[in-house]
Amino acid sequence: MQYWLFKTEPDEFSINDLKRKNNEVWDGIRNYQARNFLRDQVALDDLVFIYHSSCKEPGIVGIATVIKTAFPDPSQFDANSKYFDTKSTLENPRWFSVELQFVKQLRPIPLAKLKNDQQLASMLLIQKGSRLSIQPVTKSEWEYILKTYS
DNA sequence: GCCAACGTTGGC
DNA sequence: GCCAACGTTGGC
Repeated sequence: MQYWLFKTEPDEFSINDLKRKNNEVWDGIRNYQARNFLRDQVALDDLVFIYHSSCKEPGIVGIATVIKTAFPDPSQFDANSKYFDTKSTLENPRWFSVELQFVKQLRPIPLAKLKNDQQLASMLLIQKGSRLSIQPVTKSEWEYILKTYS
């Protein structure tokens, strides 16, 4: 069992959208490091913190689970999508998606609280300048955050 | 809206 | 392979 944190802008797709739809193809990831995690490491039944970024109160807002592992991100082939990529081909796709299923909503855990917590000082999310939109969370970080903040 | 910290592109 | 210029992320 592995743990992850996926960022999303709530104006684009929020935890409430995931709750309402139940399942969601996580598309539009256009960063190679994040792509590599999606393609190579995210596994069935892994658990994911859903994180709201670029919003009034950034933070962890819910939990999801992986119900489908890596497949080519459909949006890269869609000329009408803002994620369309002319350099991608069906034979050699550049970008990958996984599919998530809603598990639960959390009382929002603000980034400000996580940043102030010495126990989480080494968490990737807290590292200065870490813009990674798909990032691993350690088992101890996962358990500590849930125990302490939910 | 500002801007620091990245990431990507492309000329050389 | 270097690096300047440009684009993006994301907290504040």
